[in-house]
Amino acid sequence: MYADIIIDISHERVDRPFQYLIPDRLLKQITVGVKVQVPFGKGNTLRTGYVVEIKEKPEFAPEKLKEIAGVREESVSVQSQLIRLAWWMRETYGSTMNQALKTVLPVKQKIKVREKHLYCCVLTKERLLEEIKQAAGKNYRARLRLLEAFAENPVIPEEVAKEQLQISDSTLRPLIERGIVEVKIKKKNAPSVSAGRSVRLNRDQMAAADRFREEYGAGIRKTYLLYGITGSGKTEVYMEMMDYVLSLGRQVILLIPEISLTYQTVMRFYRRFGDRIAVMNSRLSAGERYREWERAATGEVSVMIGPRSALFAPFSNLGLIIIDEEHEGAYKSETMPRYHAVEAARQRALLGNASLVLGSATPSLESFQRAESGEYTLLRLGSRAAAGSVLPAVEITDMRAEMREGNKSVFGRRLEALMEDRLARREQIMLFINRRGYSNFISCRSCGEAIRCPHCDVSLTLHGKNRLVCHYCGYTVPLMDRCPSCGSPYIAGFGAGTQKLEELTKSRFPAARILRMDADTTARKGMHEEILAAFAAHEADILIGTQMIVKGHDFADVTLVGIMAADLSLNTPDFRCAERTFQLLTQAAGRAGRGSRPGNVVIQTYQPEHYAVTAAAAQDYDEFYRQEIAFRRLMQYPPAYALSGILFSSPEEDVLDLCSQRAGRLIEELVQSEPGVRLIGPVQAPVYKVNDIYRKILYIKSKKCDILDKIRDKIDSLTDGDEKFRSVAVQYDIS
DNA sequence: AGCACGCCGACT
DNA sequence: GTCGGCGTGCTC
Repeated sequence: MYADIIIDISHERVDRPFQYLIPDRLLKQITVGVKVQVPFGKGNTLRTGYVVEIKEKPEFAPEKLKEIAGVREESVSVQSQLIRLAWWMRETYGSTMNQALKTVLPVKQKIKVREKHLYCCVLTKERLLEEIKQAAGKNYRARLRLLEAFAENPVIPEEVAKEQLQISDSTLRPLIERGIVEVKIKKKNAPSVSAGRSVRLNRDQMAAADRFREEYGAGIRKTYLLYGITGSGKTEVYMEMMDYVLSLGRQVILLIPEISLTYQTVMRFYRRFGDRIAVMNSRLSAGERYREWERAATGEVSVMIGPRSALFAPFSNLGLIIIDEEHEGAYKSETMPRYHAVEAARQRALLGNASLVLGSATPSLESFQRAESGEYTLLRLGSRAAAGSVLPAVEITDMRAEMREGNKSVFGRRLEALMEDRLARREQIMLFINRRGYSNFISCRSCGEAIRCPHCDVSLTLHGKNRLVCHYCGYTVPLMDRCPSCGSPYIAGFGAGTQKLEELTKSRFPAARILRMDADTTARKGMHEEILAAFAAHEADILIGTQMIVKGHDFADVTLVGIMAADLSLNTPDFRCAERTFQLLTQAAGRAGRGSRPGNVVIQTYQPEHYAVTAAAAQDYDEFYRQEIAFRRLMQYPPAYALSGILFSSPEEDVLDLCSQRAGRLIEELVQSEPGVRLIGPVQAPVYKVNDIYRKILYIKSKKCDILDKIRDKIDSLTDGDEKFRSVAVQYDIS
């Protein structure tokens, strides 16, 4: 037997597996993740390494192989745990061990040792604002952030300032020179930002936190589903749980969807836990990422906050993993291994004897079903946390009726009336539309053809007045004046996107100040925060945006939310579209009435009777769940059934056809004896062609998911065994 | 990262 | 003639 081993040397040049012979006497002890001693290099010096894979056949000249010298069986190290997690990912998601290892262990990086600084404010809030106004001039983004930062916390660690606030030295320098802001060099172990006290909890929050503490204290480790309606204060409950686990000397990982990893969120945790926390985000460079990773490994911090990759923080005594907004699609990785953070977190919690808490106002069907079956423990928060804040009144407008009665505007009469009212009262409005761009696609009225991207099998989207853009590959062409397939001059756009809505709103409410937020207006770094800060500062009356405006931001003065076309996401060819629509509508509706004034929500739709719409309007998750789970069972979709997709892709269409057909037949043979397994396809992928590569999918529905292993072996031997299929790439996707 | 091999200057 | 400078290059 042979073992692939990675050597524990801090350098990227040797950050790859080396193969060794396993001597008979060690056969029993050697498994994936075990720490071993191996002779390495010219001098055969003994070095520590980790077994990452075990093989029956050597993959290197056998005469050059050395033997493993011995096993170092100390306490199970984090490294071992993470390597075992990588192994589990390989098994579950069908990636290579290399891909799995790369996601779990960061590439070792040379790190420049940098002195840590703290920014220190020495003036009052009012005085500081005045000074910053002069120093920052018209740069209101920096102004606002600095003010908020110092007002809330007179001492900020440099990494927070740089990464979350994006304060540049040039803004800060004039303030430093005049003695308004001090920069201190942080000494090792100096307690600089101290932890704050806890806030008062309401009854539901207390009950949830108590239950967790009680069970955790009794040594019970399990998965909890913290289900709390929008605004019910899940974050405070997380903090109580974190506090408790930290007090036992164990560490905590908090996963947050990238989009809600804002300065405000981070600052809340800083205020409570001081500088015991490290923050990961996608803006960090490889080196900075590695530095955060090291801070976790050395015990400098005990809380890691970040998007799904933060799950792999190397805490040696991990006690708790929390996943906020557990239903978010962002927790599913789009690159190999295509792991789901919730599943991977369960595995990591299992390996490290930690508990897992999943939080959401709109739990995924998977999680809620597990809570119902008793696999997870359900913790409910039933009322809004802020004093005096109540759920908004939600109304549904049937846009078909509006049309019949002669209203051709995008605004239903009810929404229009409410908007006028709010503008008159100087209260704020959010308009939510689930589509970006000026209009969604351009088609020919003569031949009916939509104008498509020549590289990807999707229609192009009109941006601005005369630019067509492909949302998959970025291909851009000017808008033509004749249909490319039949030459007719009658081509036109359908539907309304954010840009179009902005125009219509401007012409209907000319006096209103409008901000638009979507993927286009936030392309530049930091724009996201800038727009939100401007809206929070009442620099606009109406905020128009896509789903990014509904994620977790509290605007106390927003008393009206309009959802322009609730059913746009209801008709996508995907079995989860009702779930996504319900989540989006519920979250959007939850934006209204966060402060003391009651809010209104108007949902405009062409399908007013659909249960995703009615249940969201009633803020009734249980009713939605009841209907949706029945649909999933009937149609044999997850979570009732396991669904696996095998995606074949190749630039050669005929090779792809042959390969996917043959794979289909192989699987058919394999599953004939298995009851309750159904094979669908191969069919063209929803987007058949991307970047000139064709894609076909085979779907397998089954009661259990363990047949996937056998299938994977068969497919691997098919694609590896035949020279013809060289160009075919295979990806597995389980849902 | 470590350690060897390797081809040029001042020393027992 | 040899000891040693650290410049490439490999490590199962």
